[in-house]
Amino acid sequence: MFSKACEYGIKAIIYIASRSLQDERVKIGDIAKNTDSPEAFTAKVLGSLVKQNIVQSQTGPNGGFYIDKERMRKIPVSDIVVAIDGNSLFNGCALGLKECNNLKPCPLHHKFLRIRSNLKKVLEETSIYELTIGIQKGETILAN
Amino acid sequence: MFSKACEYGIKAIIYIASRSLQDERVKIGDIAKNTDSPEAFTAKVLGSLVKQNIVQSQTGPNGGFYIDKERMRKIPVSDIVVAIDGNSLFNGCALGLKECNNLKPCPLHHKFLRIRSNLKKVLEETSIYELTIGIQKGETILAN
DNA sequence: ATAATTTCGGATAGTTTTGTCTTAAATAAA
DNA sequence: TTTATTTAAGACAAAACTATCCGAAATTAT
Repeated sequence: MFSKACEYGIKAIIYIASRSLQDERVKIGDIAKNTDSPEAFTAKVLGSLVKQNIVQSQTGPNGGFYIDKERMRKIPVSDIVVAIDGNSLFNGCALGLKECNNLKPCPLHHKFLRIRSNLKKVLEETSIYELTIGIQKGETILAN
Repeated sequence: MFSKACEYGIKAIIYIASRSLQDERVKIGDIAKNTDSPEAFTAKVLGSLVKQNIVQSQTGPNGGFYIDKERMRKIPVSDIVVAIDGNSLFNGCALGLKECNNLKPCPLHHKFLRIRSNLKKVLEETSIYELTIGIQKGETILAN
């Protein structure tokens, strides 16, 4: 469903957000450990998300990654997915046809229209903040 | 969503089925052309599906691939997906956690439970035959 | 039998994704 | 100002996925 890069990205953002709620910055090593993700690869993914203004970072001692408390309420998970994987998950044809639409649909087109729009809706309605709360309460986990 | 192998596999099966409705066997070159798929790769995918008894084949002159008219009504698309991509699409954790369940869920677990079971249900309820009818009627396409 | 046709199966090659390493740049503290 | 810390960025490596090629096996037709 999601690429590995995207999985790491989402987990990292949630972890960063959970620490940002306590006004703490997080170092990449810390993120990697707590999300059970490869450090250097996750760093690369986060670098891209920093460029795209989804998360913020600071170099130097006491630096690290953080995310605005306001922003984490506004940013939906779908933004992270699109930032990393693009929007083919939401738009692309299930069978890989270059053109696939209501006029010239692939055999699965109509069935997937619902599934995809539902998936999109769910991810658009879910904010980083919402997911972070679950972590804070200990109801959900990022690694096992 | 699906791997390329799976996309080719599904398209190939639908094309084979549409020809099998007219009691014709189809050669791999014919399949590749009409599904806009790479021939050798599709052949390999079909080889696997033959082994798993989803489609049948015959070597030699006038040979080719075909699928029983009865079977195409019974076999759901989900069987093809599982045969090629496994069932991680239906069962796997959205964030890649090894263990992710109701007791120890990832942050997206509950949201994806619905999406996944819906996706699974749709693919289980859709037979090869059903998709083939759309092709026959010219309502849907396998290549453009 | 022989020849032609077609799938089967294994080897090989290319491309993308995933992952690592190393150096540079930025920042803060001493 | 110097040093330590941390992200940034690019090169490099490994693995997975996609794709091709070729000879073997099976089947049919001549």
